Amino acid sequence: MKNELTISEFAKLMGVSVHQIRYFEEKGVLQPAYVSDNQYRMYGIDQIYHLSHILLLRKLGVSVSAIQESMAYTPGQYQQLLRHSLEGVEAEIGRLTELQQFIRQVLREGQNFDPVNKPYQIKERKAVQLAKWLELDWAAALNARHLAEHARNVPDLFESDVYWISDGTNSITLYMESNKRSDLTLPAGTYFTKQVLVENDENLEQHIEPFYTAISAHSLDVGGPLVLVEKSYLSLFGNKKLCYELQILIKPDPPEHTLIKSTPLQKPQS
DNA sequence: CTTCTGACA
DNA sequence: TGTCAGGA
Repeated sequence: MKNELTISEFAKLMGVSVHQIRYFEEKGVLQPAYVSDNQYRMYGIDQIYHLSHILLLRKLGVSVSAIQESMAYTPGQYQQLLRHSLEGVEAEIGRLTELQQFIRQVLREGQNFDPVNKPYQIKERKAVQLAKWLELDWAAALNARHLAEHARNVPDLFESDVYWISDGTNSITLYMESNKRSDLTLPAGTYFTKQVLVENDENLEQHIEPFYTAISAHSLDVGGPLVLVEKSYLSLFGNKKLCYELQILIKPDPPEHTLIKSTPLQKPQS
């Protein structure tokens, strides 16, 4: 029995696939100790150390081609290599942290979103800065063409709230939250809100009348524009419908504020 | 039965 | 990166 291993023995020992070992060879980072007369690659102790080295660098996020070049590196260049890999790891952590926050937000809002049992809620909201996104005719639904013409990145777009605000005319403007540009600021304050699920944009209008009916039923003194917030990411919670929140500012010091909070609010018609 | 090369998704 | 063919 030889002191060298066949490729499958070597792969099993090192915990990698046979394919990967051949791949490293093709990329010029790992040669077999020798090739036997039946064309089998054979691997010895040197290769074990060497592959460990390669695998370590891969863990640090160093690409195979960079490993190839690193074979001739000075200690200083290795430091540079590690600094670069550190940057990559930190960027990855940042990306994952954002993802974590997004998931938490969806979970939080998803638990709060219950249009069947508690469609109407009174919420304290902070001021929010909105950047104008596009303008639509009230009659025209949002279609793929609009998105193609105005969206830089649609997937990102629907991971955040989209604000539909009518300026009183027959057009409606879509805004996104922004900390850079501010075309419109929704003031902080107490908002009367209604959560709805709709099949499409057209069905949204059906919910607007009942919303105002509820407002007058509770003698709320509201002001400012009606704001429709589209939370398409909440569709993650099973339904194929669109999630919207209608909201309108309640003017400061509303009459019987406490009474409203403790009174069961109107259910939506089914 | 194992491996090799090459190709492909 | 896994998988498959076809040959040794």
